[in-house]
Amino acid sequence: MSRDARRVTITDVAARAGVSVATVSYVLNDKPGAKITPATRDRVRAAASALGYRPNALAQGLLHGTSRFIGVVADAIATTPFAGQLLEGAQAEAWRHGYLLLIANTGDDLQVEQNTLRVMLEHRVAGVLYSTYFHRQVIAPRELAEVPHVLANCYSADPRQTAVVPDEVGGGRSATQLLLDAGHRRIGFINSVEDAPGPSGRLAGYTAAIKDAGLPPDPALVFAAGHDQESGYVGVQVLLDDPQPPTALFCYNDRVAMGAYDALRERGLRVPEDIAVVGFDNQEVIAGHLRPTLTTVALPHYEIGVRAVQALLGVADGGPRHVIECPVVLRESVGTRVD
Amino acid sequence: MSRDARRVTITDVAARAGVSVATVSYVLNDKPGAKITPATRDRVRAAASALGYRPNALAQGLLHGTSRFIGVVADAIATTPFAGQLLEGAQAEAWRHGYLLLIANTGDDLQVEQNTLRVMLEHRVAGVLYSTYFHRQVIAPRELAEVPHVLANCYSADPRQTAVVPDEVGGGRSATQLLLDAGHRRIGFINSVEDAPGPSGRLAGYTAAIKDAGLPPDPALVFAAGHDQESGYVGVQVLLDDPQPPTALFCYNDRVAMGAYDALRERGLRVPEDIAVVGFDNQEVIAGHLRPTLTTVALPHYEIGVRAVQALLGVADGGPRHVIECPVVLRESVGTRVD
DNA sequence: CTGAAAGCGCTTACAG
DNA sequence: CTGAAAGCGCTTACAG
Repeated sequence: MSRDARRVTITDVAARAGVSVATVSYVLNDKPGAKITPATRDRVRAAASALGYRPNALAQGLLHGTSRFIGVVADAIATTPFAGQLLEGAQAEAWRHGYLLLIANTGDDLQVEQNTLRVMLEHRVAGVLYSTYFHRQVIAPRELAEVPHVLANCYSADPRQTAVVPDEVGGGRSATQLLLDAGHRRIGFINSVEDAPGPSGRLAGYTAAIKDAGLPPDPALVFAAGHDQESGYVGVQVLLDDPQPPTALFCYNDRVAMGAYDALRERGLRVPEDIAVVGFDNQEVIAGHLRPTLTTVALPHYEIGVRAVQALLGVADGGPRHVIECPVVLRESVGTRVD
Repeated sequence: MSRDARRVTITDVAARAGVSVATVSYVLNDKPGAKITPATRDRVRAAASALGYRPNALAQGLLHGTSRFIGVVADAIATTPFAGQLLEGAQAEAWRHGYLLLIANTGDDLQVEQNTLRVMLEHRVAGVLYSTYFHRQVIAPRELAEVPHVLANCYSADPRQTAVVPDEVGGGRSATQLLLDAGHRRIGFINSVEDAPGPSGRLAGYTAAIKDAGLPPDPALVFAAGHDQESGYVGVQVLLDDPQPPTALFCYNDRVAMGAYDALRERGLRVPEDIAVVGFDNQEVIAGHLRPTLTTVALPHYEIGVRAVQALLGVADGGPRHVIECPVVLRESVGTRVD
C-alpha cells in the first residue's frame, strides 16, 4: 500500500483469490445476474481488502463514456459568502447522487472560462453548473452546449436554458409586508442602482406590497445608490430629511442596513423603537450580530445549489426556470405590532 | 457535436485526415520527436477541429496512472469566508500547473471523510489537500497515506506531515506592535478561550511584544471569552472598568472588534481618539466597513491555499511545516503616533 | 457457477 | 516521415 508501489489491479486480486478478473468484477460490483458461491465471494473480498485494492475510476469512466463528476464554473468563489453556500448545497446534493464536484474559478475571464470548460469536457463530466456570485444575466459560453448544464444564480436570454434563480420580487414583497404587518405606513427603501434582477426585482416587490396595502407609492421614499454600508449611511440622511420621514426602512441588503444603523445611531434614533429596519441577504456575520440583530430576507444560495444539481441530473420537476423562494429571517430590528 | 451523438475519437480524426491514430496523437500533443510534414499537421488539425474532437482525459489518465486532479477535503466550505479564500488560492495555483480541483465538504464527519477520500483515490488524484476552516490540530485519516497530501490551515501531531498554517504568534505580535508604535502603554487583549493555535498563538505574540517593549505583562489587561461580537461587547465592559483602563485594545478577531465598537460607543468613547482598536482576520465585510474602518491583521488563507498546492506538487521549498505570515492591514482605528 | 476475450480511447516504443 | 500493435484497468456479453 505504499504510494510508490505499482497500484494493485483487478488482475492482482483475481490471482490472489484464484479466480478470473470477471469474477472479481462481478463480486465487487454486486452484479445481480452473477451466481457466485458465497465462498468465492468471500475469497475475492478478502483478497481485495488484503491487497488494499481500489478500483480505477478512470478505467471505469472510460468504459462508461462519462465520469461521476459535475463541473462547477464560477465567476468567483470567495468574494461573498454566498458563492460558498451555493457550492456547499451543490456539493451535498451531488454527493447524495454519487457525484463529485470539479470546481473552477474563472474570475469572469472568458479565456479562462473556455479553457476550464475544455478541460472539464475532456474529463467527460456528467454535467456543468455555470454559476455567478450575484444574480445576473449571462451569456453562456458556447462550449456549454456540448454537455448537460444548468445556470445557477444567473440566467441567459434564452428562456429554454435551464436556470435556477432567487425570487427577488417575492423577497422584496416579503420584506415590505413584514413592515406593513408591523403597522408601518411610510416605508423607505434604500435600493441599489445597478441594472440587475436584484435591485429591479426587490423594487418591484416593494412597490407591489405597498400598492396591495392600498398605500400610494411615493418616489420620495425610495433612494438608490451603491450596495454597501456607505449607501445605507447616506440613504438614511436623505430619506430622514424628508418632511414626512419614513418610520421603517427596507434596505437593499444587510451591508446597506449596517450603514443605515450607523447613521440612525448618530441621529439618536433607536431600532426598532423609533424606526424599524429590514435587510436582505441574511449575511450572518452582519445580520446576526448587529445591535439589535437584523431581521432580513435570506438569499437561498444553498438551495439554489441543491436545485441546480437536481435539475442537472434530471431529478427536479418543473420547467427550465426555477425560481427559489427567499425566506424571511426574523430577528430584532422590527418591533412587534402595536395596534 | 450534438451531445447525444457518439463522441468523436482519435480514430475518427485519423480517418478524416487519412493518417494513423499515432500520427494524430503526435500532432495534437506536439510530440518533440515526431517529424511530421507541415501539410500532414495541418490536415490533422483541420480534421480535429472540423469534427469538434476533444481528447478523452479519462483514457489519458488511465495510461498515465494518475489524473490531473487535486482533491480538496474540507470540513466546511461556506461557514466562513476564509474557506473560500483558501479554495480560491488553491484553485489558482492548481490551474497554473494544469490541475483541476476536486472538492468535497465533509462537515467533519469521519464517515463522509473516508468515503470522500475513497472516491478521490479511485479517481487517482495526483494529491489531496486536507483543510479546515479554522486553524487547528487534526488527526489525518489513514487513507491520506496512500497519496501525496498536504494539511492546509491545520496540522497533525506528526511533525513530518507537511502542513501549511498561519503565523498566529507573528500576527499577535504585529497587532500589538502596531499599538505600541502608536504610543500606547496599556494595551488590552480580548482573547478567545478555546484551546487552539489561534488564541494561544496570538496571546504568545501579544505577550512577547509587550515584554520586548520593556513593559510588565498585566493579567488584568487580558480578557478571554468567545470569538464573536458578544465577547467584544463584554470584554470592553470588563477591561474598561479596571482602575487603570487600557488606552488600546487588541481584539481576537474582527467580529470581537465589532462588538467592542458597540460597547465603546455606548460608553461615549471615540475610536481612535479615545481608544485605539486592532482586530484580526481581515474579514472585509466587517473590517472594511465599520466606522471607523478597522485596522487589523489578515489571515492569509489565499496564500495558504497557494502554498499548499505548491508543497503538494513539490515546487515549494522548505521543510514540512510552512508558516505563513499574517500581514497587517492599516485602516483608521489606530491613530497616528503623537510623541 | 466461472473464464476467455473484446473493447473503451488513448500513447508509445518499435518497425519500416 | 508514418503505421501496426500492445497495453493502461476495467466491464460485459458470450461460452461452457
